[in-house]
Amino acid sequence: MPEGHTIHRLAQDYAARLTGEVAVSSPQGKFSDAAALLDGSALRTADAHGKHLFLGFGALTDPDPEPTSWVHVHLGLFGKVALGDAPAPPPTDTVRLRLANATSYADLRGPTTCALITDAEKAALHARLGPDPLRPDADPAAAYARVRRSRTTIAALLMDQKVIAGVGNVYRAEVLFRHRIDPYRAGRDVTPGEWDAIWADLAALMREGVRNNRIDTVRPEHTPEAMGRPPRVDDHGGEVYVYRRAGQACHLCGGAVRTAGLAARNLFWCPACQTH
DNA sequence: TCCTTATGTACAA
DNA sequence: TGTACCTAAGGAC
Repeated sequence: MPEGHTIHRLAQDYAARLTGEVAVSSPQGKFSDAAALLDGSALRTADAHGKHLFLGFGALTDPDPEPTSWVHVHLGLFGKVALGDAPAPPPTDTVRLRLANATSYADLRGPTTCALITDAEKAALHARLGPDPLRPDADPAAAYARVRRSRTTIAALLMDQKVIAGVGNVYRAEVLFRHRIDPYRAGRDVTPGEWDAIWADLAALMREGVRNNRIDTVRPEHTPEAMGRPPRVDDHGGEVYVYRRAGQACHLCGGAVRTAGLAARNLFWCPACQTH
């Protein structure tokens, strides 16, 4: 379930459960060489920027808490991490990376990236990414500077990790609905006020996503209970307005939610509500 | 048991 | 724009 909130939550969970000496292995074998290097060293920190996760390692005996190398993880579309209490179950042959200590384990499966990198390589990745609403150092004006001079649709810009890091297909669809914005509007036609509202909303929604480990976007006054409709759970585990609800009735106007391909992904929106 | 789909990205043409 | 990559769940048979 990888949008930015998932990755920030993982960074918190890795740090809370696995800081200090760890056993590192790659049951699947694709990360064996690096795992052997890291085995028995210390996890120092876990950092997230957008959908990228960085696990910082140092020598167990090194008094300097700064990591000397990083494992760069990107879950891609299919990647997942299973975290749990020790003892770890027998590893299956799809586990790319297992970290384990006396109390916890974390199994990484199906990532698009799992690589050992240096500080310099990590810095280059940060430089390539746009501001992340979940990071305290994020500058929304830097994102807007790109949005305002682009003829590309706002729907595509929100998915561009160079523009804003961490937003994926769910948050993109939902934030545009919440602000009644036509997804096909050009970035250059988004006003500063609209961008400020979008950014603030994303920051709040994604923070809640980190806390609950799922995406919920429906305002309290629009929940099925509040609207006098039967309760409902979306099959991705959260409560949303339009994501993956093509053909179903819009919670607000009752009209049909639409879907269309946009940059190789499925866009969802309500044409009746999203007219701005 | 097979087919489709998925909250993503990179690279080729 | 299309394709490759990685995994797992759900639905159609």
